[in-house]
Amino acid sequence: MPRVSPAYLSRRRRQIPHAAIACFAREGFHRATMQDVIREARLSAGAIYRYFASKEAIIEAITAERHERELAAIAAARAADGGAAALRTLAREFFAPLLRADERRSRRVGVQIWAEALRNPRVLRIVRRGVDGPRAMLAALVGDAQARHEVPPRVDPDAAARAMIALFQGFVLQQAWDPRADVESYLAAIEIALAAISIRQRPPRRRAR
Amino acid sequence: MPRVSPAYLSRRRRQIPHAAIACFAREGFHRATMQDVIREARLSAGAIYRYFASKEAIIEAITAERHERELAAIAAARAADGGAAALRTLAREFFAPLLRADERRSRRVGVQIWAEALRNPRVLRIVRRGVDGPRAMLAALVGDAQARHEVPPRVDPDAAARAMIALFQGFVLQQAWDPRADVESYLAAIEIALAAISIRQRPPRRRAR
Amino acid sequence: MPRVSPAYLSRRRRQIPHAAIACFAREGFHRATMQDVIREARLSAGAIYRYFASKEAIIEAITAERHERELAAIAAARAADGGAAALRTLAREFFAPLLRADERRSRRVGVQIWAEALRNPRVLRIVRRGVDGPRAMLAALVGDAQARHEVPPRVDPDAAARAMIALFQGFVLQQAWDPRADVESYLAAIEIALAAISIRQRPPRRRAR
Amino acid sequence: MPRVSPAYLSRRRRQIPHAAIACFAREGFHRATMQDVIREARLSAGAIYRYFASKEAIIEAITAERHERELAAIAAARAADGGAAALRTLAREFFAPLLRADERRSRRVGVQIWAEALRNPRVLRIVRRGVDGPRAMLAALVGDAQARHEVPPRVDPDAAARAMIALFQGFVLQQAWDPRADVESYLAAIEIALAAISIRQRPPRRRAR
DNA sequence: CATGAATGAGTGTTCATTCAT
DNA sequence: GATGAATGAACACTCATTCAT
Repeated sequence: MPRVSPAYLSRRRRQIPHAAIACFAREGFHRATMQDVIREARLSAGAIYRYFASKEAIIEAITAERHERELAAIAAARAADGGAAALRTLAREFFAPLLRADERRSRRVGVQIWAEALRNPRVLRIVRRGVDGPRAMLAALVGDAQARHEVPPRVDPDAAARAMIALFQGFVLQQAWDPRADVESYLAAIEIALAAISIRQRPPRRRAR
Repeated sequence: MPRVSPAYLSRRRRQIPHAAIACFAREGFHRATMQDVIREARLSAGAIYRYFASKEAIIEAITAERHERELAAIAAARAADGGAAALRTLAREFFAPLLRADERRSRRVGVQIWAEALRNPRVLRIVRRGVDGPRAMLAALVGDAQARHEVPPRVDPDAAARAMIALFQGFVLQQAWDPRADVESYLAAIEIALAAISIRQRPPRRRAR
Repeated sequence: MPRVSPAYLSRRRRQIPHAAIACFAREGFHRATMQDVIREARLSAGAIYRYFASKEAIIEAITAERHERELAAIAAARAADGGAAALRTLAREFFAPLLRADERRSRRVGVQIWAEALRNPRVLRIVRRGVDGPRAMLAALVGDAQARHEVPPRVDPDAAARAMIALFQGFVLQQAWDPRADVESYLAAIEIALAAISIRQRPPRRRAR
Repeated sequence: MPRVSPAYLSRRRRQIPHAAIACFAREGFHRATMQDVIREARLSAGAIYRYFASKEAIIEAITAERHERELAAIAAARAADGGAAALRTLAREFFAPLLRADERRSRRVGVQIWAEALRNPRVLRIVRRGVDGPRAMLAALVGDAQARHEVPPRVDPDAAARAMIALFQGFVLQQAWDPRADVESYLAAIEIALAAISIRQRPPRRRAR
């Protein structure tokens, strides 16, 4: 079956992480066997190793792919809106997909990757790259917002960026444990808080007093 | 007619999770073997099974113990302060220990337990109990704070409680990946945000005068 | 089944190489599976790994043990006889066991180890130690024999030692391929050659008379 | 109507053992994969199987080719010189190439084939043919030499032939393990021994006394 | 009671060979 | 004819747990 098109190969390659996510979400990364993934991907044992060198390499690919998409989303939001508006856009962009079952499934795997990063230096590097980049961008956005008096000036932008990421990570975690965790009200609370903080920042009014 | 005193037994029983935390933090829950734990606890293979029925049972004990302490801390804070003051107290009580290496090590195991909960129903139950109780208490505190106009009234108390927990969980995660994550500035940012929100809530009171 | 006697353990440990030799002689080192060895040793998969860390470790143990015995035999012969007499003794001591089937079986494994040494640095080191020591001793014996005019003086003792070892190794090889290779006539030929060389060295003494 | 010339095909066919020798010398017969050989020969997986039915078939071809050349060399020496002179010629013809790196590499593969013969009946047959033919010829040469009183009459010619082959095989082995094994001094020692044996054989003169 | 040797099912991965394209 | 993707049986080794001593 050689001489296949590059398109065929790349489709094949992409279907493996997809199948793996299904297995890992269902069984957990350590409990899921390569046989499970192989079966799910409708491949043979040998075939899967043409595309990924190891079970870990599949995890790494899943991780890297997710982080790339996230970074792109943040960069786009910064380019489009900037400041607190971009933060609101991003909040919606990150939380809205959690309403979909497939995204929740994928995030369940993400939680396992978070733990895996603690023991696997390669995964750790990917996870850190995937968090450090967005954090720097968010910090820059917070800086912008501070310049516009949308965020209290004394807040450390990096700490604020960490907090925003934490608000997302923590919710992902809680939703993974309990699907009833409500995205809407959580997002609403965050937006109210953001608004409260932003409104508070009206130096013109203060100066006007 | 026990050959050993019950006190000896219960000390022994407590030592095991302690040794296990060291191993799990170092190697990861799945990579660490029972042999590692047995060696760390200076026990024999047979002996450890007198205290815990399985590797999972040790994880469950570690999880349960942690959650008991957390719940107690929250209950105490509520009883002592109440309202936004209690929230500030709790923030400090939860974050301050992260300055200690042993707490960070213990939290690394916690991260793994979060992932483990996704696959292990018994662990899930413990983790959920450990999160649901505190969340309800925090929600009650938020309710109190709203009554005192310390928190915007439109915020869903439960969502706010989730957000507070998320702020902690997310930081634990980020610190586990990168020990340089700074507790002080993170806590400061949260406090500034809390203050900003609270201050914002004064106008009604003023108008009420 | 713990708390067993050290004697029991060392018996256990010795029976594994013994079983492995049977398997490796029958199937070849690479074809024989650990399951074969395990079955032959009447052990379980796990048990064998308590005694040897890997399949290679078993090979290494077999190799080392053989070389120890050989070195001891050469040292003993040198101490007892010295000179050409020791060489004759050693020839008989090394060739005579080849009349026994179990020794031939063991030597078949030896041939495989010779090849294995080419790819496995650990085995190479053991094989070289096992050849270099004896070679040095044989060279010393040849030097003694030259001092006694039993061997032509111009011969390089080290080369002569290599030749003696080669005469043995080559025969082992040929007998492994063809069990009809006759030990007696081969040994007789070597002894005639040794005698011819030794007698040739007498003329000086005769002339001295 | 072949698309490619037979000459092209036979060149191709000869290239494969050449590439295989490089791989087997480097990695060992069992460690080297067909992929390695395929890459070294700059062929495709499918193509190589047009020339050789299996990995073993390549080994067999390598073995057979080597033995043909050896047999031809011995036959030529017998025709040219005969007696002890032919033995000396052959010694030089077999040992001299060992000064070249490529020959040593090829002999490393030879050592592995010796081991492989113990488990692979087809390889065994080739190896035995490759040793039995030369041995018979060498035995004949020894017989000639005995007739000329160049070798002690009581020596079994077949055993002497085995010994000569052993002297070569053993050296190949020792040089494979330790490239510092010196060809010159080894060959010199053999020649001194041969000379000592030959000179000793002057019964006519003794009888003349 | 404590010990630790033993168990054995189960794991990720390899690789000679085939055959659809 | 040539290609190289696919196959899948086979492998060495691990480790939570047990239970004879």
